[in-house]
Amino acid sequence: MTGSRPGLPGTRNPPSRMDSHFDPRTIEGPLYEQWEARGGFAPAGEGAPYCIAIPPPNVTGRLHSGHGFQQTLMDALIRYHRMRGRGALWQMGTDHAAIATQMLVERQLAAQGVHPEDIGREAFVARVWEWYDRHDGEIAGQMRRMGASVDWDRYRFTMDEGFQAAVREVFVRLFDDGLIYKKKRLVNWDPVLGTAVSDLEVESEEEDGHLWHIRYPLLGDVRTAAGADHLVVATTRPETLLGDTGVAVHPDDERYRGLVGAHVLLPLVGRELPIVADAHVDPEFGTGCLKITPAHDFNDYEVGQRHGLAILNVFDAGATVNDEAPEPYRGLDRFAARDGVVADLEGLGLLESVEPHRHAVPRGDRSNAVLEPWLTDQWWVDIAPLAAPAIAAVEDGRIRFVPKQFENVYFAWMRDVRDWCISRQQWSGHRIPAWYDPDGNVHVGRDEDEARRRAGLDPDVPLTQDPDALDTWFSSALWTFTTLGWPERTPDLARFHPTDVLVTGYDIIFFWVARMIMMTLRFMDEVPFRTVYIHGLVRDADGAKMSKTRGNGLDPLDIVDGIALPDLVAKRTVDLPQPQMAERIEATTRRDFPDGIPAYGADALRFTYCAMASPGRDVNFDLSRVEGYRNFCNKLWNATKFVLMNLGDAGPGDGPVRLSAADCWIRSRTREMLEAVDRAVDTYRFDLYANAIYDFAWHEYCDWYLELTKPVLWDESTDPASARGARRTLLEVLDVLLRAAHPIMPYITDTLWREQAAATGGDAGTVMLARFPQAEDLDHDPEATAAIEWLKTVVVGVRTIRSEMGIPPRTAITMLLQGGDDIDRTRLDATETLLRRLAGIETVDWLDAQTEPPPAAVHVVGELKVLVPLKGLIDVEQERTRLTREIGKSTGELGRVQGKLANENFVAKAPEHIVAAERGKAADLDARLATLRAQLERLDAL
RNA sequence: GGGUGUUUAGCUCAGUUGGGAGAGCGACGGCCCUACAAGCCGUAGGUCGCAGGUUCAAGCCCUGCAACACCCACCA
Repeated sequence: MTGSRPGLPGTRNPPSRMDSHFDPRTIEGPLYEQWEARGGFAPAGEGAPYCIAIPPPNVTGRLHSGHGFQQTLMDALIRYHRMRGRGALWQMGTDHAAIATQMLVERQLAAQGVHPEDIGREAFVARVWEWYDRHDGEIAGQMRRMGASVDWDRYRFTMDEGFQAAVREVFVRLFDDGLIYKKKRLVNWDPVLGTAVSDLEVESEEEDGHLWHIRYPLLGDVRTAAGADHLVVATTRPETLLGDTGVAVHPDDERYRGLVGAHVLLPLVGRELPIVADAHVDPEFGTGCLKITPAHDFNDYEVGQRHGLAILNVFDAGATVNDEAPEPYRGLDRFAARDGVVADLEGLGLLESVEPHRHAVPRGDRSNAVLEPWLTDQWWVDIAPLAAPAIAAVEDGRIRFVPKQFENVYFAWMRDVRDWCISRQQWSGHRIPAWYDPDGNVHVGRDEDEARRRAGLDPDVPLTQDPDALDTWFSSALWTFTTLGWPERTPDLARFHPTDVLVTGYDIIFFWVARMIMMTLRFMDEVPFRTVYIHGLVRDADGAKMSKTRGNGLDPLDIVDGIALPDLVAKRTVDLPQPQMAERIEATTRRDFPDGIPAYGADALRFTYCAMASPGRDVNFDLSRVEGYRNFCNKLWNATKFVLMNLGDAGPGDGPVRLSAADCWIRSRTREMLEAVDRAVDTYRFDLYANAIYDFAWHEYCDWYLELTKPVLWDESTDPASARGARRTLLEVLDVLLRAAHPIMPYITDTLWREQAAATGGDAGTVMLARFPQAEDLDHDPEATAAIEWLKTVVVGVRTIRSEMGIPPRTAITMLLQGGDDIDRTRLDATETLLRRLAGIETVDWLDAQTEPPPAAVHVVGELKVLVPLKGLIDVEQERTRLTREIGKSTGELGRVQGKLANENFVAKAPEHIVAAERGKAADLDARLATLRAQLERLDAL
């Protein structure tokens, strides 16, 4: 049971006395520093590499519960594999979050009354870097407090020099391969941020709006089938009328037969618009006439392309009306323009009707601004050639998703993925490595010199770099291999890539996971990771998404270290996106946390995260769970205290060792616990892992085994070999338990493990670098297990009688046994002292079968009757009630079993062992009922 | 419109190849017993969303339906 590798020397001396409660704050603080100072987080040893690249948090933010959750799972995996001897690397880093940072710095400047243009690009970028530097330490501090064993020496940042080189390299190579191109087309434009965004950054929500029906007068001598001299179009965005260049109807629509090729007059503008026929039009919707605004609607753009319609852009970058529109509307914001257009149409009698209409409105995920389809020049990645190999990698199993259903999500998106708009009209982020000569020709290169060389341009030709920056996810996509040194061929890259598993949420499968797979296959010619473990999102106790806006978020550190109510309220209501929410947030916060949050400690929080990580489910985070697991930490603390107290001065002691049935039983159960743990980790079942530890530690080791050792250890007549057996087993199982639990709860396990190790005289360093316990280290002992299970049944039976009869726990009782077989007698012999103590029994007597027992309460174990004589202790009526209830239960059960056995098909077709089991059950119930009924009769005779 | 997930005790959730429905929290009753009241002992509570089907046997497999959640695409 040794086998720990040489590790860090322990620095704590075991205290002479352990407090009755553990205090997470005093034990957790110093430990992390020790782990880190001794280099415990760097991959060590000759074992096979094991690597996880952290999903880089945004450098500017604080970590929220989602990070805490995700990082706990990763740390558990890393610590587990490190203890199993793998060269474990948890690659740390942060992301530059271009758009988010741009917004924050702009807001900071705005507070000083400064516009970015006032200070210029260079100064702005300098500010951005200041921002990065200022916030960098915050995340690190949070992660250290949570116990995250990342390798800080390999820290990377998606804007560091290596990343800048990698990004340029990738850009140039994709450009050279024709997979990056620049093109003018309709993009999703954020008029507030003033930049293009990708499809993924569009969030469409249903909102209440209107459907305006507008008359477009027909030109010339044509009429609709109904005889009208105008067409009626329906639109949710009347202001785009200013950019209309056509009207479309369905080719088969009888109402407008013959009008195709004719023209209408665009109201307010006076432009002649052709009527075209296009199958895109749904004749069922509205009037079946569709106004076409190719410059401001994706579908209209397609229709316009098919019919050669003009593209007329009527908005500028801020979505105000430009000079292409008639004079009265110029300079109006799009919403003001809408009001103006509607009012003017009404004045002209061309507004036929307005009806309420619910429809999806696209908004930017960052700014929440209504996005505008806008015609601009942007850089794009041609995705199809990258997607095909990325699909294949998952299809053929080189990458697997856990849970598997997320593969379908991935496939569905990848098989229909559109080109990726990667340019952003912002200063923050990786600047696009492209330069323009005075003629407007574009030249791409790793730097300006290279661009010039490649283009064969003279040094005196002035070049201007493209002002745009890249989508943040462009550099994120290079994460697994660039953090390990690419484009250099470093030893780390060779050793740790592909990484083993990516742990991330389903919300960024498209943003990040898919793009990493595509880019990594392209540039490394191998997968970025073999497994993608997808976890759920953390929600509040009511299942609502945690967000700043809702003010229901929890900082993991506030759970770890605690927070007073006023501080929590202040934290949740400061810098709100919607300040009017403050009052409500304060009220709910005061309701949910009337006393603030106590310091539960990192271990309790980590344990909670693991226990709640059921596959494919979101996590409704509930503090009462944390409290329960904090209590579990205390349980471990006190169990260790008990073990150390009972070692005596001699420690486990030398000499012959005799293991009792209880010792063998708990060793068997320990083995089974370890098997369950390994199974759980292999299948990423963190919840089952946590439960296996919890159930074993609390309900077997503490509730039963510790109690079972008391009679042995506290009885001076116990032979020394048996006492040694108990002491050794107490210690060894504790040691195994602490090592097995360490990946989930590193602080308390290390603290207790050092105490435990010191008690055995060894200086074993830290449990973090100890060997993970193996199931094979422990023996399986079915006979001892059966004996102890027998004992537990008898004890519980007596306790139940006691409790239901109202016999106080301290009142010693007599127990009589009757019936049963040799096995029962053997088991009693082996466990009698244990039985007496656990059930509070003074004397145990066997009655032979013929003897009429005294009036007694009875508990039946198979053939064995456990009797507690009444003798003034027991109320006859109560016992009668109890027996009647027991008889009722058993009768019902027997009925079910007999029903089964009476079924010929069951007996004929069910497997033999199942049938035999049912027969055995029926026999047991029969005997049990006979006993119970006889007992009831005896009571009646009293 | 397409897709995914969920539905099990009052609440939050486990339940592995089909074979006697579980845990935590909460509730109720009893206990300060020399590890732990952040504890110990015991008890109650479920038509496993609904309806069919397969099977000797269904919480689990199949079909349909319902409710809720989410993802994708969107009819202006």
